[in-house]
Amino acid sequence: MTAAVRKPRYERRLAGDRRQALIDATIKSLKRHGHEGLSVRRIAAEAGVSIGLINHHFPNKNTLVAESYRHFTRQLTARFQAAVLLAPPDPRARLHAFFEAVFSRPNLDPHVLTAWIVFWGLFRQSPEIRKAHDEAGRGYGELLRALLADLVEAAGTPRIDPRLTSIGLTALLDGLWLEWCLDPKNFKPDEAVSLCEAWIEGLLRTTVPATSR
Amino acid sequence: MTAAVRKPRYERRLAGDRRQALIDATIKSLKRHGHEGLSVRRIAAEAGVSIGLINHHFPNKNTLVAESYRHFTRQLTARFQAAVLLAPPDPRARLHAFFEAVFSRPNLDPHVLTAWIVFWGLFRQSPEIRKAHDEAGRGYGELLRALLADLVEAAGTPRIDPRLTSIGLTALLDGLWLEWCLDPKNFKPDEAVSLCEAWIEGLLRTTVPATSR
DNA sequence: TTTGTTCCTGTACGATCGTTCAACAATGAA
DNA sequence: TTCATTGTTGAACGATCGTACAGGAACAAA
Repeated sequence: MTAAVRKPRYERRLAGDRRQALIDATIKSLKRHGHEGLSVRRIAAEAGVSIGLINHHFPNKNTLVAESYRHFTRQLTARFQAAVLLAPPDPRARLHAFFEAVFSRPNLDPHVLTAWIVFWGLFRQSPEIRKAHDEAGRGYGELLRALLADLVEAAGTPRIDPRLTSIGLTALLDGLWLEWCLDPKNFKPDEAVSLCEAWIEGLLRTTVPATSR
Repeated sequence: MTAAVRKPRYERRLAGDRRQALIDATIKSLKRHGHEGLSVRRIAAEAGVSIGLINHHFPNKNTLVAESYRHFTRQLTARFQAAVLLAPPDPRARLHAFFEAVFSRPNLDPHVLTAWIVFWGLFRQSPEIRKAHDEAGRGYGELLRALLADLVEAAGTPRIDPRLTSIGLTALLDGLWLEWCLDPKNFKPDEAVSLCEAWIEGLLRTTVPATSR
């Protein structure tokens, strides 16, 4: 007669749950170990499962990574959108909330850059990753363009080129974020927000026909 | 009696020349193949030598890569400095020349970003790479701060925070450069320069005590 | 209790990685 | 011409990679 209580050697899970757990483990592994974390053995260890399980739920590593990228970017933009929705309905306040969301946790984290760099490095050779990248850029860009459009409409400055404006603001945001992640002690998150606000100020002033000279 | 003319199986070179050739081949390989180009076999193939030669001239791969990084960044900042020196001695014109240099070949090239991404990915785990990175950032930052200082002095706008200003401009520059490299058909290099010029305009206007309100 | 489904494990395979090293050969000096 | 120097080659090593696959085990249904 064997023992009445036996600890099972592993716990079965629904395929969907396990897939998500593997995706989460992939992101964690990339954040923690960078490019070295991009290995089925590291990912499996992070998820607490065996090596073979990955290829049971995903046809190959590349697909897992691409889906992780998709999840990663969707989560970030969803957080930005949520921050905007929580802000007062004033265009300026909503844009400010967006800035705050970009320059605070969990987005403002060197480990997030570490993961981004891995994804950037992959997208040149994997069409699947490239597709996920385009999708992410579109979501982020549309959100930012909408915020800018509202602002411009409210301010009544008609002469703004929406395309170029959003390109500039995106660059400033990404550039500041990148700079901070590469060297967090260089400046404070608040200062990054201030710089973005100053850019907006300048934008609203510039497009009104110059007052002097 | 053997043939009078025999083609040598390989050509010997001075150690210094060969080292430089290997460094050049490393950069080429990273530009061309991204992270996959970071392999002694790829690099040796690119340089047209055998695998073993690398460890004859460098103690290990990491050292070769770190020195390549150093060479890569020095070359870029040297080009920026040269562009500035060639411009008329007017602060505004020199800054414009700097912008033009950033947003034109050979700096404005998706392959350059490909190489950068590999280096960024390495610097988290290699102190040698990190040192090269800091050195590069210092050179670039000092050049930009000097240009901004001259501009501010000439314009006579005393209230500018030089630290924060250079952080903002660096972010705008890097962000635009990154955006263009990730998707070159998104905007034209001229437009990037215009955005930077507009930022400078806004800067000079902002710091003068506000005229109205 | 038995059976079937499928989630899961872990070994194995071939490929490629960085590094080592003994042998080779190009070149200049003797 | 011979010799010594040293830049160069390429096979070999152990480690690690992604993937395949046969077998084991958890859980639900019968």
